[in-house]
Amino acid sequence: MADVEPGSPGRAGGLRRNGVSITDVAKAAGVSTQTVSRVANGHASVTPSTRENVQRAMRQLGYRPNSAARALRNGQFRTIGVILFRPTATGKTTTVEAITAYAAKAGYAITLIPIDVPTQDNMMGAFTRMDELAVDAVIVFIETELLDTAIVQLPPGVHIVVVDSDAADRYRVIDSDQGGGTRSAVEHLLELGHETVWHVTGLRTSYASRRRTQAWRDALEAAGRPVPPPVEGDWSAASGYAAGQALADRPDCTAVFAANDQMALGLLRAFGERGRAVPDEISVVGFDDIPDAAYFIPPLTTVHQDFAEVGRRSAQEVLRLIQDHATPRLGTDIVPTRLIIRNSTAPPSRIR
Amino acid sequence: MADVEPGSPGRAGGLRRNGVSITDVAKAAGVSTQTVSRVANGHASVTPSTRENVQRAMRQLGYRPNSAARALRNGQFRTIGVILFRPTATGKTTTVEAITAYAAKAGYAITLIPIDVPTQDNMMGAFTRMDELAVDAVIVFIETELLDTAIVQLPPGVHIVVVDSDAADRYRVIDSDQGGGTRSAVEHLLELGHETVWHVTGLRTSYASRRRTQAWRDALEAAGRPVPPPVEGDWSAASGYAAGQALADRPDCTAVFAANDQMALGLLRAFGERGRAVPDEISVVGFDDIPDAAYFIPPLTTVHQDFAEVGRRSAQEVLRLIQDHATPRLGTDIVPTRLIIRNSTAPPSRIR
DNA sequence: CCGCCAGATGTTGACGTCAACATCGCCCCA
DNA sequence: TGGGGCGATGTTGACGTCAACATCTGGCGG
Repeated sequence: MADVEPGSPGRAGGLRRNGVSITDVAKAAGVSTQTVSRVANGHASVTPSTRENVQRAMRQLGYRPNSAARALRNGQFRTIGVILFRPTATGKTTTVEAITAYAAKAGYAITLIPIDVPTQDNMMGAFTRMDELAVDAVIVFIETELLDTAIVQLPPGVHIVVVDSDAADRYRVIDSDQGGGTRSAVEHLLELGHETVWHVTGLRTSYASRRRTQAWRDALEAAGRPVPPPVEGDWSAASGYAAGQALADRPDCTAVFAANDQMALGLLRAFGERGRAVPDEISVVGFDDIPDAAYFIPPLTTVHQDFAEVGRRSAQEVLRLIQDHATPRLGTDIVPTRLIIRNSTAPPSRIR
Repeated sequence: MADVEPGSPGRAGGLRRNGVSITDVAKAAGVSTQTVSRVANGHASVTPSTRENVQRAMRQLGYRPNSAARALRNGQFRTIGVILFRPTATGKTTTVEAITAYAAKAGYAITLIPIDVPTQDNMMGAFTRMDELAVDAVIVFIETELLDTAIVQLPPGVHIVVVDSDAADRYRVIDSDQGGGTRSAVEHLLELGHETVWHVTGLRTSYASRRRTQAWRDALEAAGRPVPPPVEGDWSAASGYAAGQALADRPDCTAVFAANDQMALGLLRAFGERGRAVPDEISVVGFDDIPDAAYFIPPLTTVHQDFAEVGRRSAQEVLRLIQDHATPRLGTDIVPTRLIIRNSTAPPSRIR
């Protein structure tokens, strides 16, 4: 059998990605490898003619620095790991994109580690893999309880920033203003004249969900209003639809705050089917402000989150940690949210 | 200031990610590095007691293999690069997640390279970075025209698989069955009794969009129906809404095929506002079958795409190329689509 | 004209891992 | 009881890069 393909130079098995190493360039240019290295890294003290010479050789041979060797030499990988759950909720994608874009500008790459089910085992696995992987820092989208035990797995040198969590006492956390956003939604409905506001929660295991539910309750209590039992959802439009079917039968329910826009969509359809007109008979507010929300029927009043800004700040923080070799500062960096008022909210009808 | 933290061993500057190397473990266990390597890699011919011994040392010291060194040694990075545009369209996220999950199972990581604007310059930049990065293969979500000139930048050893493109003559392409899906949508509407089907296109620069428009035209012509002028959209609900406002005024328009679900959402709202009842007066079909589509008002008839399957197959193909050291096979691997009939389509009303 | 200095270039070794080869010790059989 | 053989373990070197140090060259001042 043909052990060595003709024309495939280098080792058998074609292991080498690119046969051209610094040594080859050095040979071709008639200089030492060190000089080539200096040219490649833009160091001073190389004669223009030599530089020219080396660069020509590089171009001719198609030289690319080998990043593995570099990483080995420098102890840095110029890579940031991102751990997140699947299926990825609406905005996270945007956040991840922003992280990627920001990191790319600084010459860092992003490595994705998805976790299917947020069990501790899987978490540990993810961190272990992250660690085996070449990563200088990690950005985690994760639930706190799981974080705690898993985190010990991470080697000391790796920096961590957490998104969407309440682990601010131990890590640097970046998050949208869940509390403020929720409060503005509830207060908006109260100001319209609604007696109280019902609530469809997100997935119980989600921090963001719990945070929103908590803030909803707080806002109601602060206004001295009764707190109706929250209806449990799971972020999906289907669960919002189910919640809507339950809520539609209650004449005392005139305003609903859904923990995200998809569930609000489900509510809209359920109320529509039951003949409860939105917003005339019943008001609905969502959370997230997904692009489609403006085209729901009716256009959805919702809390806008700046997902991209969350990503940008996470990347920025992580880069700061890596580059300044800084100590992590704890606490939460809160990205503002704002209420976008569209047509799904109105004063309660007097008819009742 | 504290230049060196007490208790932070190793080099100044904290370069080492993790002070523990194979050598340290070897020393601690009183064996050679090679034995440690053998244990780490699960090789046979290590006495159980020795293995136990080494494993204990590993655990105690918190040893993690250094992937840079491994990559250098093996000439493989166990990483797959994914190049894609921002902002990411609906399903791509799902596809990328599937790729990541599949690759993870094989012990491969995913590195993301986003491109903001699909210019040739940016493309070249992405490939160059991809190349400097440690990547064994690349999966590209990209427009063909741009691909051609940029591709030369890639070093010979790196494998490529293309998603969502028509470059099947030069690369391995994985794609949803755009043509079949579109045809089934158009035929469904025709069978319901509509004279013809109008069309709202996606972004003109998108291959998927062009492919769908083409298939729509073909299906109409094959049935001997008149081909109305396509209305140009840009994938967004806003553009669908605008298109809907234009179409609502035409009494001869009784059926519309939108190139994606968001635009269909926009159509639904526009028609609703103009008092053109869907589906009684006018039928709407989308493409993608996003999770929300079932909760639109009315629930949307649409073409289901299996985004995850596309991802899985891409990853599978790329892994095959890497591991079997195989030659790329050209041609397109088509993932089936299927029409999901909900309530946004009905026979044309006789009233007219 | 000699020697010193500075700038350009070369040499060496180390980063961590692992394949290939070398060696060591023990068991088993003649 | 001695030798062959095999399994367990050790030693060496190389992957590509680059910092640190070594060396070499030429110019310039004394």
